[in-house]
Amino acid sequence: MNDSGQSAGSSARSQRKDARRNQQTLLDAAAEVFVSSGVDAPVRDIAAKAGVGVGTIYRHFPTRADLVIAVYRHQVDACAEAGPALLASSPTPHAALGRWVDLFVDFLVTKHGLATALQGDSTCFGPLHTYFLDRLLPVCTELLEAAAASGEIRSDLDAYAFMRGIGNLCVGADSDPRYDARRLVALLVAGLRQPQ
Amino acid sequence: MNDSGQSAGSSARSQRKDARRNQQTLLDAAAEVFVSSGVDAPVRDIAAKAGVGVGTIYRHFPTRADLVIAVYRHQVDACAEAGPALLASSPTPHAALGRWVDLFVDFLVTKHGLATALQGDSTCFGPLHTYFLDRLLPVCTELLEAAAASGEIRSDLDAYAFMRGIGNLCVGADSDPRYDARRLVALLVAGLRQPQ
DNA sequence: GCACGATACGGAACACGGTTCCGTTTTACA
DNA sequence: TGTAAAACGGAACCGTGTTCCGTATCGTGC
Repeated sequence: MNDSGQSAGSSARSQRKDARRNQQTLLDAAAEVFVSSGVDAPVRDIAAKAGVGVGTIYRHFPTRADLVIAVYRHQVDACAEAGPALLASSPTPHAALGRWVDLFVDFLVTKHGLATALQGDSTCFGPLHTYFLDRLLPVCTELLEAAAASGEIRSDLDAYAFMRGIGNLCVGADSDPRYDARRLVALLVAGLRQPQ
Repeated sequence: MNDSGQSAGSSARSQRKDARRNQQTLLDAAAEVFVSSGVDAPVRDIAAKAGVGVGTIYRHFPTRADLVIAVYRHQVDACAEAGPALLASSPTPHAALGRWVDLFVDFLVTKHGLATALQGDSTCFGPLHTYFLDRLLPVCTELLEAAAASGEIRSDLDAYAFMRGIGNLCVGADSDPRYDARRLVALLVAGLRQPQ
């Protein structure tokens, strides 16, 4: 359940040694390139960095999005797992929600272009969108419902819409010093508070 | 000041008749295609619809973004002009702000893909971003300042960040029935209210 | 009415992105 | 060591925005 990050294809066993090595090389190269050039760096650049042909990338990761998912899987998982933990350790559900949102926003803002990719026209990054949703939506729902149950926030907001809103607010947060996504998300969360 | 929508190049005078005719044809075709296929429709489709070559598009509109600007210029202007009017006719500055934001959001959500284009990686749609900002930022600033002066909202939010936030929230609002941008923007504006 | 220069046109060609395909190389097993 | 399966590399393909240049059209001076 925590295999070191292949997104598709058979698990570690049943792969040739060189294939496994290349997969890891690719993940490392992709991570580096994503940091230096952003998540939307050309596939060819990643292949070059890893010293392999583009074909090799596509054999391991059927699509760009799958590569991105594989690179960030651990962090997404960490974010998902932080939800229940925060709920247990925070004074109120609303506090837990706030902290969890901070975690998520920090994650998105830190990776250049990730937020943008996350809602890119379904054509290319659809799988990415889907993965984030699968993993994080249940957690977010739980947090929202807990905060709603405790009467701290209004209960009429879809977790899906909420998450998309947060993701959207993070778009372009890097590469624009005048735009502080964290602040706007905080405002959004503030707007969620029950009138009384 | 209200010339029917050429974005660049000399004004109506000093153009050849066929050039002027083609420009109008292009604006009409683009408007149609934007409605049916979204703002990110291929340039070639627009050229085909207008019955001209792509070269003709680029002679009239140096870049895709300029064409988009030309098509929506009137509506952006209308939105800009509505600001002061609303401020004058609304019971409070905050009410005016709310109505103006509604106007802006409706505009963005209505045009498929406009919001996405608006914050697309500066490479391609930079001019579009710039035009919207030039035109609307002053208006938005005025509204925010008025509402802040009347003590209805906090005064520490940059109008630029606010506008970008709204624009971002509108990304993908079409093409996803589960995502209601208007609602999230309303939440954001609610979060702007002064604690007391 | 006609010729000719300026203006505008069309669309092939280019740059650049993701993705596919297939001949070649490497691996693993007998 | 021989061989079949697995994996590799990168040229080729498709769909974008944009540029370029030979050709057609306009409009003006005669």
